[in-house]
Amino acid sequence: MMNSSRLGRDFYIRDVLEVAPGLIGKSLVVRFPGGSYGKFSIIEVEAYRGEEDRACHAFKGRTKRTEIMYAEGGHVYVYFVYGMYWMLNIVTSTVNEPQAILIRGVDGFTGPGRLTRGLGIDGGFYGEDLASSGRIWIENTGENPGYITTPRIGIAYAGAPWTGKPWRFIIK
DNA sequence: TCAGTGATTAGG
DNA sequence: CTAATCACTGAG
Repeated sequence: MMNSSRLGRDFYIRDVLEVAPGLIGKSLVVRFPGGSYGKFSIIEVEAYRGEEDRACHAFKGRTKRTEIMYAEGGHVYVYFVYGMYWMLNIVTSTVNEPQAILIRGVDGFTGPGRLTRGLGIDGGFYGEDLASSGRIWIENTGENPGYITTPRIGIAYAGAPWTGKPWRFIIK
């Protein structure tokens, strides 16, 4: 069976607008400090697409923080915001194509800040490779739930047309 | 509706 | 060095 198999590099090196909806219903697996593992179904994500996307952190080019977005798809981009929240993102596409997917919700934890707090994800996960890491990866579930789209949250500053792009994907 | 809280970034 | 900004949350 293909159930419970880790997603490999090929899944992540596609365009972010293909990968993001594909993550809905997949399982995020993380290793807790005690050594046990948790598995959480992904229910909400948002796509951030390249330097032209005014809402994407890479829109100004490379910085120390966004460097990982220029790496090969499958790497983890984690950043700290509002003085108290870690945001978990998955890098997609090929080298030098800065795209990422914000994981906004998993089963049991709604909201990007609450899920990282609940799963114990912080800056130490920056740069982890989902294709080979021993403490975080994503598994195929064999299920393919439907999804709906809406504009992205918290990016009003980006302006048109970016604010209105339907790049938020939520499980139906 | 709005304050909290601190890393990141551009600019002097 | 300064100061603005910020892919959020919880209280009221």
